[in-house]
Amino acid sequence: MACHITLSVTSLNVSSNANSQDPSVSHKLQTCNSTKEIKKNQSLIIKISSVQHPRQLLYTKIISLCSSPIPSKEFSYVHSLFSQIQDIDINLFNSLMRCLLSSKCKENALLALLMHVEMMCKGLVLDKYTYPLVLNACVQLRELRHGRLVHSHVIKTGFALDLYVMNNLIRLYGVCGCVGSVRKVFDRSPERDLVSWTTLIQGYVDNGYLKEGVELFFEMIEDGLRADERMMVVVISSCAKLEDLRLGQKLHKYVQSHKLNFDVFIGNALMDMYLKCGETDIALNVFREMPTRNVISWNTLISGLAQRREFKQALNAFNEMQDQGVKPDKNTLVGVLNSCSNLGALEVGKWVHTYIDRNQIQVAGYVGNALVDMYAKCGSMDDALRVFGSMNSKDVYSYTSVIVGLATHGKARIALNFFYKMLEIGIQPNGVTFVGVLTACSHGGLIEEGHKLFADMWRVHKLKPQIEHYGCMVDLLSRAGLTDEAVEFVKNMPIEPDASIWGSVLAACRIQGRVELAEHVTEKLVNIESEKDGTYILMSNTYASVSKWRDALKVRRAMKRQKIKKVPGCSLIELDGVVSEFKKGDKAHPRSKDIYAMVEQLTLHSIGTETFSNGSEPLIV
DNA sequence: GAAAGAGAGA
Repeated sequence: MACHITLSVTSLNVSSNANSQDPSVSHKLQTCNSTKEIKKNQSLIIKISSVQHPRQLLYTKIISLCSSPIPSKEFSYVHSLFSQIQDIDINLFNSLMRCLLSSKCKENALLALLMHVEMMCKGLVLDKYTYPLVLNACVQLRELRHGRLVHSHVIKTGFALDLYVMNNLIRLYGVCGCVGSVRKVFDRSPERDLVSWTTLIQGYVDNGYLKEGVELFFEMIEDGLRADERMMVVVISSCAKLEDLRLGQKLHKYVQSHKLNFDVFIGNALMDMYLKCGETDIALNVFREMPTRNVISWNTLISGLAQRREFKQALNAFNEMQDQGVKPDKNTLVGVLNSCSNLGALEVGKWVHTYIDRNQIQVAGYVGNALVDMYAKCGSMDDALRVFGSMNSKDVYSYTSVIVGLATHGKARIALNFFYKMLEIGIQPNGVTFVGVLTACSHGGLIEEGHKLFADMWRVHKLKPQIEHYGCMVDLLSRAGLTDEAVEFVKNMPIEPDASIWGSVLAACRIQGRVELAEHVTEKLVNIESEKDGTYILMSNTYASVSKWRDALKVRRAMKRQKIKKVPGCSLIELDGVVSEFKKGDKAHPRSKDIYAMVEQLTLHSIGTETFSNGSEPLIV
């Protein structure tokens, strides 16, 4: 290697007669494990280079330092170390680039780009190995401008004929969101292999062109190419996002009929696809049949089950995961906490919190937000606020969870204070935040503030109110007894009111005993969803509330005639970490007799003590 | 030397 290294010696007092052959010198250098130590031994390095000690030792050292993330404060030091390497040849440059990029961290990738710029200035001629490396640095940094510059050099220097260079260019444009360029580079490549196709399809899929991506896959098959495991993972996961079961099964068959290796990637992707398509049982079969599983397999299963609202199954899967000694990671915990929130499983949630503390997992980001949400939904608002307060960085999710939690706990004013605080520190609310805010107004009877905030949604925050926000407003008016205003509001809505909107109005009619209006609303509701039990029940209850028993009975009979059954109400309760599910009239529990006796007592107690602001009885459907 | 899987709030 015809390279020479000189290091700045201006500020250092170097002894010129240093003994470079001293084995302790090279030993010391070998044992330096950080840039800090190297720096401490700078004089040592200089001693070596000044007497022409084999420079390979120093290169090796730099390489070993650069293949792990460089601490940001030592960035300029390492950079200066590089810029002092003179007469660098292309092979050395390539290996330095390779080790910088292998750490996959932004600082190192940036250093690689800086090196590239400096090498270009020095007039170093790049080879076919350098371009993929430089493009990889651009990919890691999403650096489109530099990438375009490299692209023009590629064309000028004739490397546009090289398969590897072109595949890296396709990837660059893909990660930078330039689908048009992805296609252009692919089409203009003189040679294409499976990697080109996979990168092309990935480029489409990553930018939301899922269907187009899958179509390209079939185009490739027709071209006579045979897909490999990596390609199949890309296509199966886009199929999962499309929630297209038929297509997913077709791809599953392709994997089987072409005898592709059923590896952990393929297994995870298939499982994810079946879960997203609602085929829980097939997903579980895939999971059971997987020859090897990793933590992502478990995460896919747990969060997939939670997304299908199979929360109990998700917690069971988590138990099994622990029985098998698989260590959960942050993503696992988010899925578990999400399931706890929906089940009201406070004890399991608390266990997860302890696990987080014991394993020194940072309560931040997804984990922190999931924890706040779990406590809020499980009724432990104090704990939710405590976790929220301990979080160093809060985002719209953290605030939304707290606002929604406080709103549903009837703490309207505090919820709104959190909302205003959030705006003050510059966090933009989203649609869900406004669901919380409007719910707070509705529960707190804050009619004027509710109207103002509803108007602010578009006026200030440029958020278009969705059907659920209109629902909140109808609820706000209905709860306040302003039934006519609620009907008027619904009539003026710019979007077609759905069943839940009319349902709110109907519930208000029932409380206010507005039979005629209720009949009118019921008609609307039956037109929207004729098989729904709720409409009939509410109408029947409205008649009952004004003692029109005969009419109430008529509605019930109409339900029977149309074979509409009331879906039994269902509640969940957690005791000692075990979640039990109760349906109305359910006698499956071994102590159901005792339970019903207690419910009776509680009901009597609550009717005796609770008063309702509008003087009506509680709504029992 | 290039291409792969999982994450929350009503």
